[in-house]
Amino acid sequence: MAEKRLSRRERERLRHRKEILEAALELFSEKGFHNVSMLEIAKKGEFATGTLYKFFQNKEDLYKALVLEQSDKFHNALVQAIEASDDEVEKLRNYVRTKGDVFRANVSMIRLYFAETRGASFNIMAGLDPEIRERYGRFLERLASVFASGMEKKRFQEIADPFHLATAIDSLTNAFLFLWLEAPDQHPYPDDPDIILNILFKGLLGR
Amino acid sequence: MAEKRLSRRERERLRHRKEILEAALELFSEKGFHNVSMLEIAKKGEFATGTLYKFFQNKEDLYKALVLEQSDKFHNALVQAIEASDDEVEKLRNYVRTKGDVFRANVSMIRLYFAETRGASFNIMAGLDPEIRERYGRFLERLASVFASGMEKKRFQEIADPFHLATAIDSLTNAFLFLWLEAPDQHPYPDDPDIILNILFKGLLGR
Amino acid sequence: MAEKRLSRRERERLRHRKEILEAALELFSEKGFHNVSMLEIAKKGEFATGTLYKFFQNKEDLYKALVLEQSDKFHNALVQAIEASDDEVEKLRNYVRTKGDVFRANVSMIRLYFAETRGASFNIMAGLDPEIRERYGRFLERLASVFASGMEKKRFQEIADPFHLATAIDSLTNAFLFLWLEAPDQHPYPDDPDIILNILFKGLLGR
Amino acid sequence: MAEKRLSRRERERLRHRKEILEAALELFSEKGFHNVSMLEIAKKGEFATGTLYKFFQNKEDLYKALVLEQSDKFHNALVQAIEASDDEVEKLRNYVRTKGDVFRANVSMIRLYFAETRGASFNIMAGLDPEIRERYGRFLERLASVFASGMEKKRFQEIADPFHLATAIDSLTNAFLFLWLEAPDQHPYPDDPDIILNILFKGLLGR
DNA sequence: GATGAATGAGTTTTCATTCAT
DNA sequence: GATGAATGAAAACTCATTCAT
Repeated sequence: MAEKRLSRRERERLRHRKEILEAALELFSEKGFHNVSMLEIAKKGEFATGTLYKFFQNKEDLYKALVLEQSDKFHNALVQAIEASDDEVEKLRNYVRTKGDVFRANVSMIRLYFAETRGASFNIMAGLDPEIRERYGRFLERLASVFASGMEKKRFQEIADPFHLATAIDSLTNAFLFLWLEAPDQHPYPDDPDIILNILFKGLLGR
Repeated sequence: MAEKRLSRRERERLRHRKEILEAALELFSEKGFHNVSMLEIAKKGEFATGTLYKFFQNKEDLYKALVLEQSDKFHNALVQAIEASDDEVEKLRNYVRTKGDVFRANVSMIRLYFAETRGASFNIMAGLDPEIRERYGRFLERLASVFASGMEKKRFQEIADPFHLATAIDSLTNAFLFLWLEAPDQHPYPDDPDIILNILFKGLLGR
Repeated sequence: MAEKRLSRRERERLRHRKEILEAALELFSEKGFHNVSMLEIAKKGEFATGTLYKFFQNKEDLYKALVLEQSDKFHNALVQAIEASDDEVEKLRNYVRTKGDVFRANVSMIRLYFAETRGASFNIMAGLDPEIRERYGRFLERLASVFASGMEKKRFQEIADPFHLATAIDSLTNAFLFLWLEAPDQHPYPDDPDIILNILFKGLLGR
Repeated sequence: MAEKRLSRRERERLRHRKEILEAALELFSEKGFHNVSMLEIAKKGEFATGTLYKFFQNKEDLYKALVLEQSDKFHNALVQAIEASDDEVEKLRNYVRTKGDVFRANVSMIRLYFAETRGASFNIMAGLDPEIRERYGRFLERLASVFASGMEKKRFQEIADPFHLATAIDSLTNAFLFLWLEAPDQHPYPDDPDIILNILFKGLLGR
């Protein structure tokens, strides 16, 4: 696109920015915000500390940029997944499969993502990322509408509030991917999305 | 029990220790490990900094002690919950209800708990708490055995691996309690455990 | 007075505060605000950097405390000087003599004082010290009233506005003391206040 | 004059140098040496940082060049003023009037000038500008000779050493112009030089 | 000659930890 | 045992200066 228009200098600048973010991603996802120093990031990216500050106003700004960019990628993939088909079951299957794929391909990114949407968010960013929270909320609504439309078409039973079901499938996929993330040997990656989906689809109590 | 045996000195010491941990709990759960200073804890507990070091080797040690004690309470309550009845459905209902009760009664403790078992655990404590992890794993096994025994008795359908179901119910309860924790107004506390349980009990796909 | 009431700890604290300010005074007056580092002050005072921050919030705060305390001393001496006698000429003579005495005894303090009420004030402190400015203004008014009362009593001719005369005597004394400060050999200290006062008292144009 | 001889290149160079100094003057006089960065000057002058270093070896060098050029202008005007007439009283009147005019026309320059000859000089430039000091001294001598010649001609009374009188008139004019500079509303610009001169001319003590 | 990205030494500031009283 | 003043290492951040393009 317009990229051709960028001067070499500008292209280099962008590349450097990207390199800094890559170094930061690896370090932050591994050790957390407070256990990574700017010097560390600089060294890993093979820059001087001062250089980081040419790209980001301060440490928090760098962190925020990173989290925003990464969660962008994640969300875009998931949104596409639930829009790829017209069939509600297929949408959910797609969602589970895509989430797993992105998960496996970007473990660092995921660590960061969870640290933000779950636990550490109280701590590190405490309200620093309302954008992300909001987008996450909007995505859940979208997921809820899949359940709602399935119910309207009588494909799904009305066993719970659609938003609750969205919350449920989200947390279930997270939990299973977590198992795999923490102990890939004991809990092999669930290739078949139905392993997860069945828990929602089939009732524990028969009939 | 043996408490009677403690001298006044020892009783005072224990009380002081408890007071420190209480101050620390509130602060850590609110602001996270790195955003709380020893001075802050000392002031909140009305001690001198030096005194904290009479009770705990260092900041991490204090934090760890706190997390261990709190997760102890939590786990004990949950273990009791699933052992209070012989009926599997009742065990699960008890589990969900108790978890919610403890949750509501100890929001600070819970914030800490999640920060540890979820997100931030990669970060802040990264492997600092294998004890907790292990106990958490053992509890999941115990929960799995509830599903397994339910299946044996043909009360439950064999829709998934029992451990997976344990993981599922754990993550579902967490997710719902999270909703409440973050926005108590929008997501009122689910008094009826069946709101959560139905998602597992009834299948989305009828029949 | 109440000093007896201070515990040894408190007395030590005050002594340390004083020592820090002394080290800072020497350095700031010699090299200026920006050319002195906190580490330098700490070393000169034989403290650790952190200690400085126990007494002062930050570098500016330390500087301001110093300037305030020093200008306090200076002003108090001058106020006393113009109140020691009832005779207007004697008041002025006292003022010039006292200013010179304080000046000679506290060269570092004076450097700081001038840096604040003159030149550098635009720069370094730009409006940081309205308190000092104001007090300086109030002192000039007081000095003006000496001229005014002298005129009323017909001791002084009405050659200029009293406030202007106050400004004049202030700037004249500064100028002469400056000469001495910069080159004590070429411009020996004016022991006789009348050398300065004559310029105001006797007219250049006779009669 | 020789300017015609300069190639276009050289003329451009000189123009650039001037533009840099203008940008620097405004910034330095407003915020002081240490609170202005080279980047700031470069941006204000619409140059790249590197370009500044083509014209000046370093920041101090740029500052010094600025101060020298500005004080040049100032001194030249004052020297002309005291040489414009043969009458001593007229010389002094001219001096006071011209100083005020230059003052009013170049407030930034004046700020810089005072910061150098007064207060901050200890600090920022500490001995960096012996040239300026010396020239200032030589000017005072010249001014002193006006008083001396006035005394010889019996126009002036011998109320003080001529050099002291030069110092006096210098400091008096500074003081009055300062009043105006700091609060132009309260202390309107002294259009009539005699307001200042009267203080020297007429004695406070009559007769 | 001009540019401006990169550098890294230097500064301010924080805070876990120690230890004399 | 308790205290809290002192410590100093470590971190964030700035900016004069250089140099490849």
